[in-house]
Amino acid sequence: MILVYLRNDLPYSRFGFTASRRVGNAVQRNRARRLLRESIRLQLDHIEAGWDLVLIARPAILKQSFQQVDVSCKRLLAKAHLLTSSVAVPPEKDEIL
RNA sequence: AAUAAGUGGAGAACCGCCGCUGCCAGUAUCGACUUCAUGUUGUCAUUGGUAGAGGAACUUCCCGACUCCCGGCCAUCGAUUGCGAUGGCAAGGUUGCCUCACGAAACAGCAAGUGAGGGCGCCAGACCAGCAAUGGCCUGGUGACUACAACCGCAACAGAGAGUAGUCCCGCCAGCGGCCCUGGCAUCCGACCAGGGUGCGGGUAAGGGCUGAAAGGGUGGGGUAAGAGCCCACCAGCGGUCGUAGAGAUACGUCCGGCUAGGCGAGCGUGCAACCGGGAGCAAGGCGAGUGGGUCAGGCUGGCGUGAUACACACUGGUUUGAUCUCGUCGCAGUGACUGCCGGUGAGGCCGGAUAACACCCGGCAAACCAGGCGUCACCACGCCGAUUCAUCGGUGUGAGACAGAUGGCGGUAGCAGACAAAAACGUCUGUAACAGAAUCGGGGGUACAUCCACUUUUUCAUU
RNA sequence: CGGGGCGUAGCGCAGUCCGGUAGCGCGCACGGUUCGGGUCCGUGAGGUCGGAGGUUCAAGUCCUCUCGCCCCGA
Repeated sequence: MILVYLRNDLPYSRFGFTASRRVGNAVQRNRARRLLRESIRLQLDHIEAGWDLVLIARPAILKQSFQQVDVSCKRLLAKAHLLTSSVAVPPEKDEIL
C-alpha cells in the first residue's frame, strides 16, 4: 500500500481510501478499501490530528490477511511519525506490502 | 459403482463484540411556524429497534415501461402571418424462402434470440427401374435461402487463354495471300487460265492435350475449304405471359423470348420488394432556492467530551459577518388481491351520424383489460406489546436505495477439505470457499462458476 | 446510460479499406573487419496474425460470437 499525507491545519484528520482498476474487479477493489478502512478505524485514537491521509491499495493486498494489512498500516503510520502515543509497532520483517 | 458431458434447482450455516448506510421511536439542545395553553416541523448529538447485494447484481446483444426533444417537400380540406387534419413523395431505419408459435406485460405494435411444420437447393446412404449414363422414391444431414440477366467493382500463382475468351502443342482446311510442280494459250519468258502440292502467312474452339478453384450446354441435321447456335428441330437450363392447385413459399401445364447467360450480394457499394414517424436517455426530467444551500475563517450563544474544573482545548447545533463554490429535493422502491375510487387503453362489440346500400370514416357507450395514482384487505419475513388452554390469537411497526457511492473486522461453535497419527474411532494442526457487488424499474438473450441435489446420455468395471 | 478503437516476431509498428507474397526498425544468432570490444558489412533464425465458428477455390483482411486492453460523450 501507499500512504500520502499532507498537513491540513484543521483540528481533526481526514482520510481517503483508493483502489484503482489495477487492483482487480469491483469485488476485489471493495475488499481492499474495506480492509484499509477497518485498519485505520482501529487506530483512530492513536493518529495525530491535523492531517489529510490517503491510502492507496496495490494488487498484493488481495493475498494478505487483515492482520498483515493492519501491521503494514501501523508500520506506515509510524514511519510517517503520525502516531501520538506509544503504539506497539511490530519490527520490520521481510515481506513488505 | 466410478467417470465425463448436458439440462434444471440450490448456491453459504449459527452465536457474541466493534464498525458502516437507510428508516422508525425515545431523550436533550437550538431554530422556524402556530396557539390562550398545547402542538407541528427541521437540524445536530445520543440511546434503542429494525432492514441491508445476485443467479448471474456481470455483459450491454436487445425490447418495454417512464421522461424529454425534433420533423423536409407536394396536394386537398378547414382556418387565413405563423397553424391543424388527411393523403402522397423524398429522406431515414429495419427485414430478406413461406406459414404458425414462443419471446410478447392495457388496443395495435415490438427486437436480440428460439421452436415446429412446409418449399427449394446441395450432400450422404438404402431401395426400385435401366446394359450404362442416369432417373424415381425414401431416410438423414445442411443452407445469413432477394437480385451479379440493371450498374459499378474484384479474382494471386499457374496457364495459349480469366471476362466483348483464347491458336501454345497435336489435329482439321486449300476458300484467300505466298511459294513449288504439271498442263494450256503455235514456240521461250512474264502475265493469265485449269489442276495438283505445301501449311509459311492464314482460317478453324468441332476432337485431344496442357494450367487452374473455375476454360462459355447435349444429340441429330443443314451448312462450310474445314468448322462453329452460323442456321434449324428436339432436350437440358434461363427470363417472362397466362391457366390450375395451394394460406403462402412454390409445383404442374401452356405459350413467347433471346440462343447460353460462369463465380463473389458475409462487396457493411448498389438495385428490388415488404414493413416502419424519428432521436435521446434517470447524468432522462420536474420542483425549489440562488436575499438559498455547501465549504472555510472570525464573533455571539447552546450541547457534549477531555484536562490541572470561576478556566482552557477539541468537536458540534443555531445565529451573524467575510471569502469561495451552485446546491437542495422529488423522480426512488415487499408481494398479491379487491375492483372501491380516479386515470388510461379500448381491436372486436353495441348505438348514432354519413351512404341508394355495404365497407371505410366520424362521434358516443360500455364489457373486458392495464406496467399508472389513491384507498382497503390479505400474505410472507422479522421485531415489539398484550392475552391465554403454551401453542396460537389480537394489536402495532418495518420491508436495500447510496450520490466519491453503505455489507467489513475480530473471536467462538458446527460442517467440509488437507496434513500428522492410525486397524478403525477419538485426537492435534492448517484452510474456509467458485463466479462475482445493487445505482430508475421490469423482461428476454449471452457469458462465468467451487460444492451439493435431481434427471438424461457416453465410457469403464463388477454381479446376475 | 450510450459511442468508438486496439490485439500481427522478444519490443515498437506496417499490411486489413479494395481477400491471394506476412513485412520494416531495434533486438538475437553466425561469419567478416579489429590486437580486442564498439561501430560498420554480410548471412540467417524467429510469428497458432487474441480465441471459436462461418462465407469463399482461398481469410491477418469479410461476417457472427467471445476474451483482454484503451479512449470518448451525457
